This record gives sequence, C-alpha cells and structure tokens, in this order.
Amino acid sequence: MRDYHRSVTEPEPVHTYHHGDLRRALLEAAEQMIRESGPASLSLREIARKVGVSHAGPTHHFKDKTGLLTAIAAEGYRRLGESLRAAYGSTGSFLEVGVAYVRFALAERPYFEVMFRPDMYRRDDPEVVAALGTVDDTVFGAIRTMLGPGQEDRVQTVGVAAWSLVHGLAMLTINGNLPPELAADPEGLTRTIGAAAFRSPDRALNATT
Amino acid sequence: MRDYHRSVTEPEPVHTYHHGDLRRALLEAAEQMIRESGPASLSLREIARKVGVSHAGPTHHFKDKTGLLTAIAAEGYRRLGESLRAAYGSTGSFLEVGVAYVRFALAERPYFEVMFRPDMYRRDDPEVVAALGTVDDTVFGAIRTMLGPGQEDRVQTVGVAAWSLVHGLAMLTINGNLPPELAADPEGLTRTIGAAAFRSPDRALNATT
DNA sequence: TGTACATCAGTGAACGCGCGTTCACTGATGTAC
DNA sequence: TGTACATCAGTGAACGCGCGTTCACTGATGTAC
Repeated sequence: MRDYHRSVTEPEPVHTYHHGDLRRALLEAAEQMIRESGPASLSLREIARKVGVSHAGPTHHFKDKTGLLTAIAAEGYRRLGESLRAAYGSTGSFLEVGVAYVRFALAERPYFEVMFRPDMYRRDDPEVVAALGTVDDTVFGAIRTMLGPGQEDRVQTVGVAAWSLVHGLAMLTINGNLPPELAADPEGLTRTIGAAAFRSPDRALNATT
Repeated sequence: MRDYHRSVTEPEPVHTYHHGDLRRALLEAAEQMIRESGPASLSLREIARKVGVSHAGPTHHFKDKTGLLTAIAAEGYRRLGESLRAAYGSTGSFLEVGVAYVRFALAERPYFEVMFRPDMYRRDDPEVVAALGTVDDTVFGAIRTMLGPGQEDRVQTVGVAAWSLVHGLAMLTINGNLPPELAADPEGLTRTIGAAAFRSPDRALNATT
C-alpha cells in the first residue's frame, strides 16, 4: 500500500497468479482515465474493465469509489510534496517552488484535479492529512527562510498570497481561460508574474509609483 | 430569454396558467441545488421535481442538461461583469475590482463553480462569449487606466497576474484550503495580498531587500 | 363581443443505460507441521 | 519433501436505482376575423 508508487519505476512483475498488483494497476488506469475525461465521469466499473478484471475486484483494494479517489488524492499530495521539496532543494528559490507547483498541476493534472475537488474524497483520511502536512512544512520552511527572522507574522499572509497566485494560474491554465500564447509557456509565465509580486519591489506589478 | 434575470427583482407574477415562468423557476431551483450540493450531482429530474413540474418540462426551455448549465454559466458571467463594473465604477480602484471578484465567487458560488467547469457547458455559446467579452472589457479597461499610457505590453501580464491571484484565492477559500481565521474575512485578505502585490512597491511580499 | 383556430407550454409513459454495492463462490497461494 | 489447511484475491450474478431523452398527447392561451 505504501510503496506502490515507488515501484512504478520497477519492471512489470509478470502477470502470473491472480493479478499480482491489482491495486496499483487500478490506480494507474484511473489516472489515465481522469487524464482523458476528467474525474467527474470516472466509474469503478470502467476502471475494472480497462484493467481486465471483474467489476467487483476493486472492492478488495478500496472499500468503495470514494476510497479509490482518496487514495489518488493522497498519492497526489505525496507527489506534490516531493516535487516542491526537490525544487527547493535544488534551487533554494521560493519562486522555483511556485514554478514547481504549476508544473505539477499540469504534468500530474489527474492528481491535481482530484486533490482540489474535496467533495470527491475523504479529506480526513490519515494518508491525505499526513501528505498535506509534508507539503505545508516544505512551503512554510521556504517562506521563513526567504523572509528571514522576525517576520513570523507575515509568514501566513505570504503563504496564502503565493499559493493563491500559483493555484489560480494553474487552474486558469488547465481550464483553458488564458490566451494561447501565454498558456504555451506556463513556467515562464509563473516566473514573470511570481517574480513581479515576490522578488523585485521596484518592478512590482503596478504603476501608481 | 434575455431578460429573465432582470425580472428577478420583480414581484412574483402569480402562478396561474401553465406555469408562468418555468424557465426562471428552473434556473433558480438549479442555483439553489448547486449551492447545497455542488454542480456535479445536479440532475434535471430533481430540478423539475423541486419546481413541481413534469420531468420532461425543462426540455421546452433548455435543449438538454448541458443547455441548462450553459444558461447558468452565461448568467454567471453577466452577473460577474456587472459586479466588477459596479465596483470599478464606484471606487475607481483596480484592487477593488479584485475584491469584487472574490466577493462574487463566494456570494454567487453556484454560478462561479459552473463557470469554471468548462466541461459542463458549451463554452462557445453566443451568450457565454458575449458576457465573457464584457468582463474582459471591464478588467482590461481598469488595468490600462491603472498602468497609464505606454504600458500596453504589460497589460496582458498584469491581467493574468491579477486574475490568478484573486481566482486562486477564491478557489482555495471555496474548497476550504485556508486556515479558518483567514477564510473568515476573504475581502480583507484580498486587500492585504492584492495591495502587497499591486499597490506598494516598497511593501511588496518579499524580504530579499 | 363571439367564435374558430393555431400555438406552444407542460404531461406522463416508456426507452435503454450504466452505475455502485452486496454476496456466496472459487481457486491459487503460502504456511504449519 | 509432502500433505492439510487457512487465507484472501478475484468472480459473476443479482439488487435496486436514478438518470437523460424521446414521443405522442393535452389543454390553456392568445389571435384573427
């Protein structure tokens, strides 16, 4: 249960016996189906069909449909946490954490979409809560470092501002609300507007002086 | 068709005859049902039931379910446009346009949620396109005024940055991702982070100088 | 003012569908001895 | 090494459900004369 995602990179373990790795296969099929048609039209029976298993099979690995979506959300938060941590670790830049957020939203769109449809899964699931905590730790750690000491009262506000900016940009890009020439380079766009808001006071996004 | 929304404020026209104003009644029922349980679980039959009409009734006013959702999206963009225009008209402040955006998202949440679920309605519907155009005109007009002449190349970037910020904030608030103490005052929060990013270069959201 | 008629909003039965979930089951696996 | 048994992953039939859409219809309305 806790390492099916790591084993994604391992060689397929030859489908002898019952199925071998149904749980992971179901999650991967679900991810692909969400990528193609969004999470709304997802059906347990169709996932089972795609994997080539009886439609009652999924029950043994996920209590019900919500259970499967909860597993997807948890995995999504885990991957997001890893992406953000890796970005911060390799660049030390808070801006690049934001860029990684947008990159994740677009590359792992199926996860991202489920994660932010809280009515679709159990938000109080322990794995979800734990993975979310990891994301928070990374982000707020980066903010505290960026702000320096004595700025604790600004941490939360800066966090929400940054999160809003990249989350909004990701959503608008995914939903096709942006002009094509901007949507074509989401990471560059993130750097442009992120830097304007968070990096250079003298070039902030305004004109009132 | 084109004025059912204006008549919302008029006295109920006594339900004699067939129904009188089924179209508007259906839209209002839909709005209320979305407010209670989100747009995903919306069903035409349930709307008809709620209004007290045969389940085949809606067909005469909306070709199909997508048609009804398209009408809701169009109405949503119309109302959003009015809200933003009113905010700008009465304050002349671009920041207050952003505040009005967030206010709209929370107060008219059913519309907002449908508007940004493009898979649920026909985005190329003429009414939708027209209403969207009005919104754009208002926003970009405000930006151009704020930036002043000779800044045409920054208009689009500033627009996307501002939109991302308020859209992200609205989504995160709606989805319950923000700490309760911040979510309690979304307008104040919008002013705080909006002003930081767009108003005072010397107080931008950073600390790297 | 009165009659005939066209319009069209709303009806109700019927269609076919795919869904999530339950349940008794089968049969391959791994383990105890 | 071999046998008996417990485990549990996956099966397939059955359930009951609500849905969107179609269709021939009814009956109230408004209009033409």
